[in-house]
Amino acid sequence: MSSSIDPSNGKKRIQAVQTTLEILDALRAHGDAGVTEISKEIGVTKGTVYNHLATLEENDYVYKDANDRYQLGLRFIDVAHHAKSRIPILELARTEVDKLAEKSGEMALFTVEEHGMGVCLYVAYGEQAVQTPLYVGHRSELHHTAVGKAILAHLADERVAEIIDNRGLTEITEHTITQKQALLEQLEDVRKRGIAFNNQETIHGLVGVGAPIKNQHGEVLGALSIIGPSSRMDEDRLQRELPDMIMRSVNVIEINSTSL
Amino acid sequence: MSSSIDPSNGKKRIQAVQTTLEILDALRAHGDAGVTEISKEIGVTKGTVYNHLATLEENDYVYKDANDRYQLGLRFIDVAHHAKSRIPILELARTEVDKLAEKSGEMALFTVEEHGMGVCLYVAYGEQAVQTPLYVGHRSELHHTAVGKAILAHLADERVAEIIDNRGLTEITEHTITQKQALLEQLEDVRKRGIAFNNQETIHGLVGVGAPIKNQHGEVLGALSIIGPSSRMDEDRLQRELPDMIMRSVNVIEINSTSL
DNA sequence: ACGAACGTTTACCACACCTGAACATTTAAG
DNA sequence: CTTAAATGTTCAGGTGTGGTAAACGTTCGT
Repeated sequence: MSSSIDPSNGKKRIQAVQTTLEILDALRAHGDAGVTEISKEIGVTKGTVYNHLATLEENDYVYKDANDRYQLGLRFIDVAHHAKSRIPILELARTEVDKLAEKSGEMALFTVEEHGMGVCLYVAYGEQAVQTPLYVGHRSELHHTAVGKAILAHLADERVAEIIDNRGLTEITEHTITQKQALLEQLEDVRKRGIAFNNQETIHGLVGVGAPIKNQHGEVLGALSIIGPSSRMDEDRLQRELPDMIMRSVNVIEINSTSL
Repeated sequence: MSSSIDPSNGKKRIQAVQTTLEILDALRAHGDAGVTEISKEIGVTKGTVYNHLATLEENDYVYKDANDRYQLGLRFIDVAHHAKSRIPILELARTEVDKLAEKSGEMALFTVEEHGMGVCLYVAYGEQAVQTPLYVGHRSELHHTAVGKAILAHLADERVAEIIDNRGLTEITEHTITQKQALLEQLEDVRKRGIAFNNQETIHGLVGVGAPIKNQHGEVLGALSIIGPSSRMDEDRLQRELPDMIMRSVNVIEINSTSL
């Protein structure tokens, strides 16, 4: 049974590492967990899980608390910082997102793409911003967000096709676009207008406006977006006011980033 | 040679995981790196490094950029967020650190201990704050910082001994305390005063004032600190004004955290 | 156009990792 | 307090697997 049909469509990789990553994922999902718990969840023996956790703990990637429960180690915060520092426009984006949040009173954010997912790298809350499950580091599929569509619209066609094929078009709410053709048509609109919308496709009652940030070669570096409740978003605000604000911020970032 | 004398003083753990973690560490240190580069650095063959990186990349923990250079993946930011969310007093500490930075005009920070290291979880910059190599996620030994000594002073004696033995007392500047006895005496002072100082022990010309945050059982949850150039720190400010400010913030956090 | 460097792939074998089971230690119940 | 059930931890052993070494392909710089 070893090689008959490889279940994962990718190549076979190092199993021990795969297991460790699954354990970390289980810790992330549960907050904290015990050996037996994880062992059952990912289908390996207790002994194996124990050895992995011991290895990870010795390297400060997991932490065993007072109740002998395992948790993610704070070393991840260090690693995350170094991962973040690869994004040169992040500093610029921060100040602009702050401005957007303040001016609009809503929630504003900066997102980049990696491996076909959107990764939120900064969030700012305006005076009347709604609470969402968003956080710095949050990863989401691209097809159901404003930032996501802003990014997708400016990737190469084959990249877009590849991403859709790999990640699928999961239905999040009843408004989520789940048909490839419909999505591609929307992306065409986004290209024409330079602005992408999210009409309750992620969370019921929440709408978003987003625009891509590009470098001098036209490649997307990320996207900015403002998110708020549909009740506060009349036609003029959604179609003119907020897009204008975002486009101005995008311009600032694009101009200042040419020197980087 | 398998079992004669175990070179690492710990137990032998899963090698593949160890290798992967070393690769990640190399990526962290270099920002980006190639297969051959890493292979030389950690002393394994190119093929091995390649397989590890491929496994990590498939799981979004590393990212291969346009120039075929490997970098840390943004997924670490997601994991880091979940690791952070285990610290219940973080939110409270944030608002207090912000206040401290604003009032003092200097740099203020919140740090917790894990595995005998101090992990900086929040930094705020006052009007005239100096630039330091500190960042959220930064890990440092405890013996040469104000927060570190504040924490050490309120850990069990055997924990302190264990930490000193494991991590040593590395000399960072000429003012760093490198003698166990001298450190223990200082910790005694810290316990008496409730305040810890850093007199250019980390960076030449930089001093710090810190105090521990404890829960109702007297266990340390973390520490607050203000850091600034010694030129701006006269005797009164260092011994009275800043300690008072910090103690007030500590009180606020301790009181509000009893309900958690 | 050439060579040197790189990333990638392959084949093979020792041995490290998983499994299964026993042990130790804690928690819960009666 | 006794017992039982659950947990974390340790151990021995065989087998699948990850490491090595070397060849391949491709991308650089010159």
